[in-house]
Amino acid sequence: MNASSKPERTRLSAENWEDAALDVIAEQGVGALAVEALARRLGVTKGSFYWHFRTREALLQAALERWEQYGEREVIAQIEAIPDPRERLPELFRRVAHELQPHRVYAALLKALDHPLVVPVMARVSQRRTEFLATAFREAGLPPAEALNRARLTYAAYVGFLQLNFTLGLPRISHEDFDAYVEHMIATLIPA
Amino acid sequence: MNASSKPERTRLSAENWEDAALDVIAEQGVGALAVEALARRLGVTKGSFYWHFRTREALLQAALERWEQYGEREVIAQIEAIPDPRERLPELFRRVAHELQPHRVYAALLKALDHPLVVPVMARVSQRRTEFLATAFREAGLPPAEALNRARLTYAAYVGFLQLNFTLGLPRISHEDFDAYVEHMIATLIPA
DNA sequence: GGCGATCCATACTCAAGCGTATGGTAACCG
DNA sequence: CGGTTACCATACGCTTGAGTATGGATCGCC
Repeated sequence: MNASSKPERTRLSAENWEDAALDVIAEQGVGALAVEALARRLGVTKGSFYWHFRTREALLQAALERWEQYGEREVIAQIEAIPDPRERLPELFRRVAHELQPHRVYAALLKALDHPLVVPVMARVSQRRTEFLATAFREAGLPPAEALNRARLTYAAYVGFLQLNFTLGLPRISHEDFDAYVEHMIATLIPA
Repeated sequence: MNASSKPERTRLSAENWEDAALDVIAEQGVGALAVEALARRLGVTKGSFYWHFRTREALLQAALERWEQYGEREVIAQIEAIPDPRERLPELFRRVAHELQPHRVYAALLKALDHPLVVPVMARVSQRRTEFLATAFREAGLPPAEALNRARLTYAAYVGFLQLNFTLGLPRISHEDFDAYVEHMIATLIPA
């Protein structure tokens, strides 16, 4: 079950390439996904790559599919496990706010929305998450139409925050200020 | 005062190139900004370009500066002209929501945050707009700390909305649904 | 109306990055 | 333990797009 770290002298599989691709995407964006650079990163050459994948696009496609599948599983499951529906949203907000790592790929993909391959993936993921939020808002007491709009608003705020404070390094908000911001979000977006 | 249309047989200036660059950015993104393509679009060749600009990056830089300067002027002025402070924010929301054109460059630049040149520009612009929002929220009656957080939240929602519904073409929300969404935003984000 | 400055065309060079061809080595299997 | 299969190295071709060199056309101005 370990084959995704750095310098393992073993031979590579397609999944290794996909994981490495996602790492590069998270660190330097989709544009920096080049096969020769990736090969160097993995300690091999292009010859290896073109055995596993027919083209560069094929790798990107596979990596995106991989990310889409193994992406949100945990968070959604954890939140749905919370018994009181009215506690789910605040908990979701706080949890998401303090896990930076999983958002890096998402943020990187937001900056790559010109690429035709990432658009449908992001569309599906965002759609699912928004719907998840909508049901959560309904369970929290909002009428359906309002719940959907609130979900859109909330998810847009999440996406925008990623762009402004994550990739763009806006005035590097302090830790306690950030916590205050999260609580402010909870107070304004979640019905009492 | 007219020199930015398509097929004017006159000779070109640096400003013409910058405007054309912004058009391309708005339509196809920063990545599609290539000098030979731009030259074709303007009916000339690279020879012309490299007389006006030292490099491709120089053009991008100049175009971004141009956009940053002549960008928001009008909106802010118009809003500040509204006498009743409590009417400014709803009016701002509705106005911004129905002017799609000016947001195209901004949306395109959001997708180009990997490029080192656009980051500082976007940082400055977003910073200024957020501060503008913050004072508006203060004038609307929110205490300073809360006003700042509400401004952050609001602007993040704006940015996220651009990404999700503009560049990404999410479930193509209908016109009346969109209006309902805007009103929901107003009701949720603006203090009564 | 000629002359320097401005603007543009043509024809190159050069580097990056994808993809291909082909031969080599290590694993696995009978 | 020989041979097939899976994986990788090396060396090449090809395209795209940036940047350069240089000469031609056109404008402004005296």
